[in-house]
Amino acid sequence: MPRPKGGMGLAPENVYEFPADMEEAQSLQLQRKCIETTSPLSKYIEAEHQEAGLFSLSPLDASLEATLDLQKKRRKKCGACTPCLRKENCGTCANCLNRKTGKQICKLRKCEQLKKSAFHGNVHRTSSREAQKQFFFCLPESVC
DNA sequence: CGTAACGTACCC
DNA sequence: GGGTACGTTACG
Ligand SMILES: [Zn+2]
Ligand SMILES: [Zn+2]
Repeated sequence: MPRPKGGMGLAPENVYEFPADMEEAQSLQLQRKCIETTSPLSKYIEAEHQEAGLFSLSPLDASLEATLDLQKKRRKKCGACTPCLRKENCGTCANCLNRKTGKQICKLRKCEQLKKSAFHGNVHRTSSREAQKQFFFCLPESVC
């Protein structure tokens, strides 16, 4: 079993022992150096979001904090999955056709790790926008 | 500086 | 929920 990590029902694709392309290897070794990169804009936006009314309010914030910590940094392609090993774009998928506006990698090249999620299933951050809306609309009950 | 791509918001 | 658009980030 060349695959220590595995998986909850992962696609049994033809994942042979990849000799780790030089590009991938070098990229991995290089990225090892840089760790915490300064994010001026990120910091600014973070403050804005907090001002919007996203302060700690419940024990849920604990998990949320952890999620945010990892979700903050932009992840990179693992470079080991089949899509990552793809060399050229298909040129026929929606992402390829809308790359001008969509700015997304070819669907056939999208890394499996990035496809899934930042983590193994955390709080539904999908309602981040709705949560804020509800937060403001659900206040009167307690205040008034 | 230019490009590729990730993350998220927005549309249905 | 899925697809698309945009802003932003990472790298050559
Ligand atoms: Zn494609
Ligand atoms: Zn990958």
